[in-house]
Amino acid sequence: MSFFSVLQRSKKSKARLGEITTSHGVIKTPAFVPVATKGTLKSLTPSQTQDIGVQVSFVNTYHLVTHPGTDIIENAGGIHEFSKLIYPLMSDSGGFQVFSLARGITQNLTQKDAENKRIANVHGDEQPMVVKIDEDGVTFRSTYDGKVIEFTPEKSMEYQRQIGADLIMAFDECTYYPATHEYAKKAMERTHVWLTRCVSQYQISNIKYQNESAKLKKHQYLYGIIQGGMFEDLRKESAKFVVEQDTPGVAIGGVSVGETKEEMREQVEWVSPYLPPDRPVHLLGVGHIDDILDAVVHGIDTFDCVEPTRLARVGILMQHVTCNMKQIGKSNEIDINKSVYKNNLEPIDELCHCYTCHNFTKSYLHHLFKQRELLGYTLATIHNLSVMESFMEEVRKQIEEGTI
RNA sequence: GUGAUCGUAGCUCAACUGGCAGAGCAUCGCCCUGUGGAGGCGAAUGUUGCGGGUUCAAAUCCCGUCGGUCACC
Repeated sequence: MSFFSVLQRSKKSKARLGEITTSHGVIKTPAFVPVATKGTLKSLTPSQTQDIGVQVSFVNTYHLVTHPGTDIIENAGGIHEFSKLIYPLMSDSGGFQVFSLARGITQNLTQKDAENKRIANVHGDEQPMVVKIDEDGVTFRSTYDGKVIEFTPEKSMEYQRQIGADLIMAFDECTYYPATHEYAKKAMERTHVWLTRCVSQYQISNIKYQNESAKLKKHQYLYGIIQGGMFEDLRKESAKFVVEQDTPGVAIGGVSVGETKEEMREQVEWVSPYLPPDRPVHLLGVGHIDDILDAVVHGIDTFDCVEPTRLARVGILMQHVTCNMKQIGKSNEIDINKSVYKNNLEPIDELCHCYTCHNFTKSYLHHLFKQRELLGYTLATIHNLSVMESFMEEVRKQIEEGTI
């Protein structure tokens, strides 16, 4: 059985219906990939994720290296066994975190600035102390225990092998925004060199662990990542190079890093003609439904994004959406924290069939959020992911029916 | 009953020797795209218990009064 098979191609666009087959199950594409950074889809039990219909999740190498450590995960039998997320998983390379967390340095206006900005400018609780960034990779100090952690293409591949996700990402440099053409070119070239090193390491690992992989059903599929920043010439050059490396999958990175929606979509459009017709294509970090729909048309198969789960945890609840672009927009979200819902006994979404909408009212969700009760986060996450899953289901249906 | 003490935004409390009445939370609005149960930006909110007095100027000092708390009868 092949890794990726296209079941149907649209006559109207580059949209396609496909299946990604891994040893942990089949992913029907186009598919949304909710993010389970630290080996957990925040607030949900694995069985809840499966009840929702989640087909695949995204775990994060940077976070798992920091804690609990990839040795721990490998000893536990890999991330599927460790987390009991027993469906297909995808892992990030750590590239995005290393560069997004170390923004102050990669922007690198002057050497003195870089010296002064050793503490990364980052939201959240992880602020790694970046020690060194060069052509070989990135070294930083974990804020968890002070341990020095090194990310190189080879190390990233090895970390990801230990984690054991089904789909893995090449180690790349996510170009910051706004970057100059000069810097974007440099970052792209570095990403390309790193990709060839990832491919070599990937091949070595596949041979070295061939028997074990077969026994433990651990075969991994590598995705090369297209970069190039905001520049058409670089994006196209990167797309050609990455596709030529013949990795099992191809991903588009460095988008949705601060540019406008239009600019983000343009970057996808530029590389669309160069994307491989017979290999899965992943768009990193994109998850607004209108953006997904736009990208599907340009031949993208999978999307990871924190949006639905993160919004759920701040009380932004999505409303049922259709593939009609005119119906997609901000009006499709409600903020359950608002007091207008205090006494509203309707479900969050009349059209939604999820556990939350089937059982609870806006009033109750409002109460849970105002009181910061844990169940609120769970119910909201169940709902938002359900909306995403039913949206993706409709996307697949419409491709099948030839309307996309 | 006597004495002490307190009374400031919806809540908890700041405000030096009398000198533009503030903060946190809550409220309202906005933001979040390879994770951030967070954070950020913005707005609204006052008869400083009440009534007098002193003063150029009172949340602040004085008198009275109402209410709370504590101690002692």
